[in-house]
Amino acid sequence: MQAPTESELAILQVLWDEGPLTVRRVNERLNDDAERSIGYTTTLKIMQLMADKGLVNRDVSNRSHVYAAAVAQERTQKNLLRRFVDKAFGGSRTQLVLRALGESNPSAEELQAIKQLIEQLEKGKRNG
Amino acid sequence: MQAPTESELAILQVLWDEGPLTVRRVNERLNDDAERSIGYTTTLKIMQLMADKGLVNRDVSNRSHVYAAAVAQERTQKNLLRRFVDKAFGGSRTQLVLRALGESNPSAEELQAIKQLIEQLEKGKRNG
DNA sequence: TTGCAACTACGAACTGCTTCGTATATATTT
DNA sequence: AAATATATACGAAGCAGTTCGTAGTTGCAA
Repeated sequence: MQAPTESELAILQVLWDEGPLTVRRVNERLNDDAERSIGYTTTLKIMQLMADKGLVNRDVSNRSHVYAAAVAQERTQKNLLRRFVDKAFGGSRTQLVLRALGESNPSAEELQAIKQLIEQLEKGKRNG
Repeated sequence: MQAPTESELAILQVLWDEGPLTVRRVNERLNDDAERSIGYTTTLKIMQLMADKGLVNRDVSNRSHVYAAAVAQERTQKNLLRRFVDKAFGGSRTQLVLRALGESNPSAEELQAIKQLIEQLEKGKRNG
């Protein structure tokens, strides 16, 4: 899969959160929580390029085209993660995890979730 | 701090691993484990730009200048991590950790290290 | 039916990063 | 001393991503 760029990713986040939307809707969402306002045609252009790349599908049956994410959030994040780990942590996911936990201030619930996952992984290791 | 670009980061990795080096040495290391060979003057140029940005210091006392990393690995990785979490995980480090653990196939030792860190974090939470 | 509002399409400028050719200086070898 | 090898410096080209103006189209309202 072709990795989305930063602005493409921002658009995908919106589509993942809210489902299929028109360019105008997406543009509004992007400008909602942003300091800098982005032009409508800019968003349009990027979404057109995304359609070319296969990152989104578009429904052209109405005058306002409706765009939907064509790539899953999980798969995309895993992809980005792999690249990032290679670039910045020499490929060591564990190193990244340690760094991330050391810096964040995770809540008790978050720590619990991570512990559970680790137990599952250990269990899988013993059995499989 | 100014975030290093991808090629700057590759150069920093070499300097972090091996200490201060000349441009030639760095260029050799980069081409060691790479599929595509990179030109000497390319590496030189990037390292000069890095010096301008303050990412490396250079010792000019000899004809072959010797470059040393001017930013710590840990601090740089934390910085990159923060940006990446914002971009790809909506700012949630925990989400990233879960994704990373779910995908990697960590060894028992790695899981142990992570568990220990979590226990420390929980302890700190109870006491502080 | 004329005019206004909203949409898509497209070209082009601008930016940051990367890459390398070439010019020039400085050692080293013959 | 001349030739060769090895440095640095610098300009410029190329590429990807971003941004937006403008042209052209379509629907809607006056």
